[in-house]
Amino acid sequence: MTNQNLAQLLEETADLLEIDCGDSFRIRSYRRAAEAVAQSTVAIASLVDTPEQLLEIPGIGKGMAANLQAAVRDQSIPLRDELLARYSSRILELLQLPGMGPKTVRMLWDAAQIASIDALEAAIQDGRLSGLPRMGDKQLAKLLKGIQDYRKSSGRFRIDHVEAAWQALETYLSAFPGVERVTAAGSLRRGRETAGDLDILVTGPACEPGATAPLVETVAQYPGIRDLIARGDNKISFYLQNSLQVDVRLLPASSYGAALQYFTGSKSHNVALRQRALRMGYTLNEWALARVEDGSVVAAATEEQIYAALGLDWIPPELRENMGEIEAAQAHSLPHLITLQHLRGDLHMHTQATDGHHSIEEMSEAALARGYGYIAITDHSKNLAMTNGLNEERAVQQIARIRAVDRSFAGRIRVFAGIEVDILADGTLDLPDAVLAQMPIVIASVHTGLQMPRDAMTERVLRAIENPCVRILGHATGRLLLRREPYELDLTTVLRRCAELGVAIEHNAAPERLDLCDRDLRLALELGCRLVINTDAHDTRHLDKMHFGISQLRRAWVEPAMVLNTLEAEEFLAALRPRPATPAHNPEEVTT
DNA sequence: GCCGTTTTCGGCCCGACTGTTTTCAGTCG
Repeated sequence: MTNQNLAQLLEETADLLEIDCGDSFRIRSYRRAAEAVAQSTVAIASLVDTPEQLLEIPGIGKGMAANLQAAVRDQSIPLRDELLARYSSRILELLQLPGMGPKTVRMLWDAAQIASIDALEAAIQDGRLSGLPRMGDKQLAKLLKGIQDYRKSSGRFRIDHVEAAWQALETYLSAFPGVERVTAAGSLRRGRETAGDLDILVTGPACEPGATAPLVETVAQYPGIRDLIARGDNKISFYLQNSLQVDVRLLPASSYGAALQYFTGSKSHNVALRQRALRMGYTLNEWALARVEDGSVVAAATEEQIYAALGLDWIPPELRENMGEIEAAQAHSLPHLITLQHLRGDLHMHTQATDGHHSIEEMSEAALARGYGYIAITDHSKNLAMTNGLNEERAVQQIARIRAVDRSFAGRIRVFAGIEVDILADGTLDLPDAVLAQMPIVIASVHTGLQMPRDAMTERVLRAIENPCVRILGHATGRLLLRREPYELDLTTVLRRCAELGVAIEHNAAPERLDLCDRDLRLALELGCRLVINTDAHDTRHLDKMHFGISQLRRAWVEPAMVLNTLEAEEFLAALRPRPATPAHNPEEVTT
C-alpha cells in the first residue's frame, strides 16, 4: 500500500464524514493526516509495525496510527467502511461534480436517496429535484453538464499518476535477470496530459521466443495487480489497484524498434507512416518494416533505422500526431525542441509563508541542486485567505527575507522576490502597486469566481494585465486539467493584449494545473507571446514536475528561444515587461 | 482527531463568489 493509496483512504474518510455532518475539526484532522502521509518521504506502510515512529509524524496521533495500521492490513479504514455501508459505495463520486459539495450530497440523500451520478442524472431528468432547496434551473443545468464532462474524462488518468505506476513497474521488471531494456510507449512516451492505459515494452534474453515463461510468471506476480486481464507468451495485461490498465509486451531484440514505433503511436501518425511505407513498396507492422514482394526485413531493431528507411529523420515521440511532422522529417526541417536542460530558472513557487511546505532556503537549495541559475519565490496574496496569503505588511517582510536569502547564496543561485497576486472580480489586484512594484516577478492569476461569464472574465483579465506591475499572466486559460469548473475567456484577445504589453504567458508544468493545451500554446506563439514555464511548486519535490510541462511545449513544437526562462538571469529580467519606475531607486534592490 | 499547555481541555486558516436565499448557505481555493 503506497503513501498515495493511504492518503486517498484518509481523504475519502474525511469526505464521508463531511457528508455525514461530522465534527468539522475531526474532518480536518483526517485531511491533515492525509496530507502528512502524502508528503512523507518514507513508506508509511513500512512503519505500521512500529507505531512510535508513526506518532512522530505531525498530524498523526493514536487514532490515525490505528487507522493506518488497519488500512495497511485490510486495505481500508473501519470508519470509512461503516460510512460507505450507511450510504452507498458510490456516493463519493457525486463530489466529483462541479458545485457539488458534501452538504448538497447529504441533502440529495435525505430527499431522494440519491447516491450515485447515474441516480442523480435520472432524478434530474424525471424532474424529481425541482422544488428542492438550491436546485433551480440553472443549478440543474450545471449539474447535467458536469455529469457529461465527468463521463468524458473518466477512464483517463493524469499523466503523473501513470508515470508513478510506470516507475514502480520499471524498477520491478528491470530487476529480472535477462531483462535488458524496459521502455514506456503510448501516451506516456508522447507526453500527453492523460493516458488511457500504460504500454510497456521489455526486451532482452528473457524475452526471446520460447524463453518467456519465467518472466511472464514474474510479471503476473507483481504486487500492484488487482485483476489479471490476459496472459500469453509475450503479452500480459492487468489492472492496477487504481483501475489503470497496463499492457506489458515481451519482445525479441531484433523487433524492438518496430514494436516501440508501433506502440508509441499515435494512431494517426502510424496510419500516415504505413501509407508512406506502402507507397515505397514496404509494409510496416509491430515486427518490422519489410518489403511487400518478398517479406524481407528492411529495418526492425531501432526506430532510427525504420524512419531512415522511410526517408525520414527520426521524429521525437511528442510530435507524432500527423500534424506535419512527417513532411518536416522528410525536409529535414523538424524543430530543435526545447528540453529540460535548456531551462535556467523556475519562477513560480510557494513557501511556508503561505501554503508551501518548505522555506525559502530549502526551495533555493533544491533549485540549485537541479542546476537552475535563478528562481522566484511567489507566495499567494491576501485574497487567498485559506492559504494564509500575504497582506501588504507581510509581503514587504517577505521581500526582505528573500533578498537576504539571495545574498546568502552569493551568486550560486539568484533568488528573486515575487508574488502570485490575485485578480479580483473587477480586474483589480488585491495588493497595492506600491508593494507590487518592489518585486521583479509579479504573476497575476485568477483564483476565485471561476463561473463568471466569458465576457466578464475576459474583461477582468484584460484589466488586470493593464496594471504595469504585472509581468506574467498565470493560469492563463483556466483549462485546469481534469478539474472542475474550468473558467472560460476569450483567449485570443487576452493573448494578443499580452503580446502587445510584453506580459509573459505562464505555462504551468504541474500535471494537475496544466493550463495551456497544445492548441493554446501554438496560438500564443502565433500571436507573438513570450512564454515562461514554471512548476508552481509547493514543496521541493514539486520542482521535479517540470518535465511534464516540457513535454507539453515539445508537443506544441516549441524551441528554446520561445521560452524566456531558458535565458540567463539578467537577460531573463531584461526580457520581461519593463517595470514601472519606483520612487526609491536602488539598483541592487531592483533586480533582487 | 490532534496538539500543546499558562497540560488533560479548549482551540483548531478565512474571504470571494454564486444562486436563489428575499438575507444567506454552500462551494471553492
